[in-house]
Parts: sequence; structure tokens; C-alpha cells
Amino acid sequence: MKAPDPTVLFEVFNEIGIIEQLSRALLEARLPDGLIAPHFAVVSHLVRRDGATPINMARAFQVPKTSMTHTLKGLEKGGYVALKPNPEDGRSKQVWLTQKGRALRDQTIGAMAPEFSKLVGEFDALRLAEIKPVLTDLRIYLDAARDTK
Amino acid sequence: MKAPDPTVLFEVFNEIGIIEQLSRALLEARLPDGLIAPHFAVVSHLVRRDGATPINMARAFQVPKTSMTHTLKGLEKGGYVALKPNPEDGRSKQVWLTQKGRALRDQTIGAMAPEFSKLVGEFDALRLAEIKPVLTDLRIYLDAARDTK
DNA sequence: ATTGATTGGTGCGATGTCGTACTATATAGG
DNA sequence: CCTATATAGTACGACATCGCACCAATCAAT
Repeated sequence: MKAPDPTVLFEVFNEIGIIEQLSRALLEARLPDGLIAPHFAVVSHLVRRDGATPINMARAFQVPKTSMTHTLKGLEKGGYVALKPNPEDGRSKQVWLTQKGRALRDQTIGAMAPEFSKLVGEFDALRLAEIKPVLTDLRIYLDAARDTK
Repeated sequence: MKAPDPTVLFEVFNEIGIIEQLSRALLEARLPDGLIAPHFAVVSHLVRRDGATPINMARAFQVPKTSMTHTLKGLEKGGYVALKPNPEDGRSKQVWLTQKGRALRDQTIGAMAPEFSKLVGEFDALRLAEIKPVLTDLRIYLDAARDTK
């Protein structure tokens, strides 16, 4: 049971950074003009958490609340979400998906499907499924480490 | 040997995106004011490829050349790199690390070391070493897929 | 109930990213 | 050689990110 060279960690984070960039490009190529990855991330989040507050989403995505305000403004302008006052807190708002927002999510996933099929065909996707638990644990670890700093 | 649910792929890319964000924050917290991750990436690259041209680095990092111009301007202003004409091509330049640039790299890695030790101690870092080959293959696949589009 | 501290949201300014257009140099085809 | 095309780098403008300051609403501690 030897401790791995720290260099290996560095390389893992490096690979992750590159993969993030490439997969983001893949996604953004399939989004309507004016929308980028954060817009899609928010819409995708709302599918499961419709009515969430901006501050909660800012925390979920680890971005400053000003960034979330800006992203939501873009989605609202495009008619993908609707912002309403939060009946439980006068300072706060709630974000709701519109039909157009749901359609965006469905269509984008549909547009990604061929790419994913190709990946499953040409890459051993089982290996990806296998590394998922490790990635999840790493994400949880880093997330916790952030809090305790 | 079943094909994994496409949802799993989505989740893998999602985890990778979050990890990228958290690890970048970890790095940037240890950089001098005015420097961000791309600056460090360039300096790090130059340790092994000193004298590289801006256009080659832009390709290596998959960023537009205008972004590389901007990043290099920041590094030059801080005295971390020096830009010189490329003797082999009058249109081009070469980027060289200064002593300050090398020191930046060393000090930053030093500042990250405790974090990495902590990770090795509290997380099963062996699992990270094990997933590295999969990440590398995935990165290579995505990179190739990008070209053939 | 009053008042101080906290919290959700936004305006603003500094800086980063990147597409378009331009210049200077290099290369290819005749 | 000469000219058309391609390439390296940059200026500029549009938009994204995010820290700071601010306001309105809430909460906490009497």
C-alpha cells in the first residue's frame, strides 16, 4: 500500500480540466445562440428542483450570487424561466421553468444523444461507469474541504 | 456486457465539471493577486517547453489565439515570462520563462503540497491513480472527436 | 416592539473570454 | 520573381465572471 506520487494527482486534475473544456464545447455547440453551459446547467437543475431560489442555485453551483443573477437574467430574457416573488420570504424569489425551458432541455439532450452513442460505440463506456463512484467521492471530498478552510 | 445508461455519461461529465471548478478554486487561492489558472497553466507548460510560440500554446490549451495573447500579456506585465521575436519566423514570437516565472511555479506547487498531502491522507488516493488512465483515454477520444467534426 | 446583525438580490466596475477584422510575414504556384 | 493564399499576432467590441457596495426584508436579542 504505497502512497502515490503527488505528480499523479496533479495529472489527474489536469486531465479533468481538459475533459471539462472539451465536453463543454460539445454541449455549447448544441445550444441555441446566446446560451452557454451555465444556462443549460440551471435549466437542467430546475427539472428536478423547479421553484428553487437563486441563492440556493448559486450555492449548488458554487458561483457568486451575482453570477447567478446574470445567468438567470439571460434565461428570463429568452423565455426559458420565469422569476416570481417567494411567498415564504419577501427578500427572495423563485425560479420556474417555462414550457420553452423544458423543451430546451429535451432538445439539447436529444442533440447530444448521437455523440453519446458514438462514444459508447467507440469507447469502452463501461470504464466510465466504473470511475463514476471515484469521481463522486472526490467531488464530495473537495466540497467538504472547501467548507472547512 | 451491457451498454451503460447514457444518463451515467451525463453524470460523469457533470462530476468532472464540478471537480474542475473546485480544484481551480483551490489553485487560484494560492496564486499571487492578478494571476488565475490559465496563467499558471502557461507557466507550467513552459517548464517543459520553454521557448514555445503563442500559437502553439493556444492549440495545446484549445483556446483562441486572442485569449492566449491576453494571458501572455498578463504574465509579461508581471515579469513571469519574456516574449522575443522568433528567429525562425518573422511573424511569430517565442515565450521564455523568467526566474520569477520559475519561482512562481515552484512556490505554487509548494503551497499546494499540504492540500495534496491532506488529500492523500484522508482520501484513498490510490483510487485516483487508478482512474487516471481512463481519464487520459477519454481526453484523447474527445480530442480526436473534436477534430473529425 | 426596537434595534443591530444577517441575508437575498442587484447595480456597477474591473477583468477574462472569444469572434471579427486587420497587419505583417511567409509560402506556393506560375 | 510575382502574386495569391495562408499564417502569427493584435486591436477592438460583445458578452461572462465576480468582488464590492448597497437596499430591502428578515431574524435575533433583548
